Amino acid sequence: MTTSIFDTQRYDYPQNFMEIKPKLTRLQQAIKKLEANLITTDHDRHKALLEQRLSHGLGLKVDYASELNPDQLLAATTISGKVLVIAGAGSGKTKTLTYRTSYLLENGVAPKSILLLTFTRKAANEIKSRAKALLTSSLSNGALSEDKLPASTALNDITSGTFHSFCNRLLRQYSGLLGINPRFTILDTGDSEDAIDLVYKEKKHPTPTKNQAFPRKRTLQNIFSTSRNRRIPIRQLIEDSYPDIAVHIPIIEQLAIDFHEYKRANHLYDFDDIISQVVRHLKTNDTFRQLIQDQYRYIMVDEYQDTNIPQKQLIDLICAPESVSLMVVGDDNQSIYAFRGANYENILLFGETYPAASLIKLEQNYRSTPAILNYVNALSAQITLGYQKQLYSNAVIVGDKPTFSRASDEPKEAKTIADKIIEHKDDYDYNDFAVLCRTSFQSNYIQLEFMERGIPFIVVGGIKFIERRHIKDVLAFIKVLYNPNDTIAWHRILTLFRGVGAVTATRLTQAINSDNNSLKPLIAPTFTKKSPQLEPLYHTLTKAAQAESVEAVIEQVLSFYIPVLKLIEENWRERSEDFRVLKNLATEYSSLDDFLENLALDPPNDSVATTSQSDNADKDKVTISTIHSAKGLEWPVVFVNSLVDGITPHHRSVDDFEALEEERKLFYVACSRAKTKLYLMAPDYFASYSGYFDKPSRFIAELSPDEVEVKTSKKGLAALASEDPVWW
DNA sequence: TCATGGAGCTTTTTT
DNA sequence: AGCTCCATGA
Repeated sequence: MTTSIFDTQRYDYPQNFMEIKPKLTRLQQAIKKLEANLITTDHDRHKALLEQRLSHGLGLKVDYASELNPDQLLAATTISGKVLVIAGAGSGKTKTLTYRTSYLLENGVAPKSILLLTFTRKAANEIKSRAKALLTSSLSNGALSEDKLPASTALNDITSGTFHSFCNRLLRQYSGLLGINPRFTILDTGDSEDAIDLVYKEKKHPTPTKNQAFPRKRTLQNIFSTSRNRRIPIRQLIEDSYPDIAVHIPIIEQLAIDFHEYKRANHLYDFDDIISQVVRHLKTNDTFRQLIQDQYRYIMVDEYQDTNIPQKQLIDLICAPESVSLMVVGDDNQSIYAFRGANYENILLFGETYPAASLIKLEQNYRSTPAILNYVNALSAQITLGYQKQLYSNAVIVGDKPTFSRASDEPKEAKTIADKIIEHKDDYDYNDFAVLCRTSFQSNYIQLEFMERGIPFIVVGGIKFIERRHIKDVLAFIKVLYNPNDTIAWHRILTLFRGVGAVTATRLTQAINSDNNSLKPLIAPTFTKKSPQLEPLYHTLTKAAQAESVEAVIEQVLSFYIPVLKLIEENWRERSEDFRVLKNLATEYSSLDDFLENLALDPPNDSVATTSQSDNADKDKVTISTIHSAKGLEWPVVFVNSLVDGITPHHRSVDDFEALEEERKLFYVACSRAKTKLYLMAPDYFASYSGYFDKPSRFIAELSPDEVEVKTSKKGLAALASEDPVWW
């Protein structure tokens, strides 16, 4: 037992521990089982195996053995069977996947049979382009004859991307076999909400008012999505998590069915459909399943700890034949996305799903100093459930222990951070610093302080470009051109006009759809009298339909839309700036479906920052980010703020064992971002509508002072007062 | 169809 | 304290 920094008695343990204990036991058993299949290079058996692998092809262009550490090498060269790779923070996961891709190709694996699934397209592209660089540079070294395909061509034939983009491709490519319309449009979360609303309203509900209000569309969307992604029946989900609306369960259950049928009837797919429908087809369509299983023989999955149940099912269905090679890579310590359906059990139960699976661990860390790693390992040890792991570093310089300090309040905390940055400015650039916050609004004080102090910064997150109202509006025009059955887009367009509400919009949309999708109803007298804008809309759409390029379509739409925008938004001029960005994006695509698909499945990350001026502005900026958005990234100096119990861990998570564990992992992710310096900070108190918090985070309190240096620089009131200007 | 007042919510976010 | 969504009635 280690001595704690603070009095841990004050923290209540989640009460539901006993309830979920059976589940934890099962997970523990699965972990133990797979741990027994751990392969390491310490084993002579494996060493011999490795040598054999590398010697068999003296003709290999890439020198795997000298560029990878032993465990990475093991992972990169294990190309058959089912394998889980636990890749600790900073252990060179991307590098390993890159080399494995290259190794597969060098071993004559057909690129078309390789499938690489990731959570962002960026990750997939990085692996591919790095593998390409690897193969082409070795090629130019003249190491080998050109008997194989040029590396660049081979890599283009690898199927890679996010789960969604892969499934989207399958749905369109095999639409004939699956009996679906390939010209479907994708609903983003907001569109889904609108669709749910529409479906609900189109159906007359007998008793509109009970004592309990009917849930809002946002809640409904959430319920449907969670129910599907976590495979929890709606009734159970509502009873457990939304008990107040339990009276509405029958209506909501029916609504889920109606919503589903509505989407199918109108060729609309929401994000969940894209994956679930493919899973459904794989389960029910033997020909389809056979085709897919024959095609993809080498599957790699990144960030496996973040997969949800449908995603796991997708993988399992494709990988069902024993001969299919599967390598999933992830870190159970970094599963922080349960709130959006990720199921951390997937990675823990891998050994149960695939009894013959083996396990490889990457534990050598190339990121953090030993002092920081000690702390990170100590945090890891506090996580109840998971694969055993101990990160280590070969770095000689131990570095500074992380420090924990408190400031009187949030503005003071922000000030302290700014002071530290200025203090370190001689040794670091601004972009070497990051401030990581538990919630996004916590960055406000930091931003304010940085502005005052003239510290350049960039805030990660915020409303996405694609979600802005005027962008969604313009896209709606394009969507109806592509899929005239996109009732959601029609609705969006038509209700822009004064005089046209939900009722008229629905009628008009129905008229169009039943008139074989002709635009004629727009100029029918019944409707034109509702708004003078319908006729110009007709002409705009007719012309746009004939436009030659995506850009020209947008041009056409804008000539109509901007005057409309002028009527409804006072800052239309500002908003119009975004259209330049949109047009710019459009130039990259030659067809409407390409454009729409990419915008939906791979939306531009930066909000609007891609406009001219900020583009050239120097990029040397401090990053202010939520912890979630910082995953996968690293900085030399990291500040983690607001480490008050109630914020980290969040007060809404402390009563539930699994939620609390996830908070712990979140803190683990935050700390493991730091390379050389880690500053942990908390204000003396935090007050808001949700409560008053003043204890330091239990995650700090739990650890021994061996790993963290606690700064107790609390000043007396008098000392604080002396800092105030006298005239206050 | 639209304007308005009031209720309810306010952790994290990708596709 | 602020914002969004919704029901209400004109």
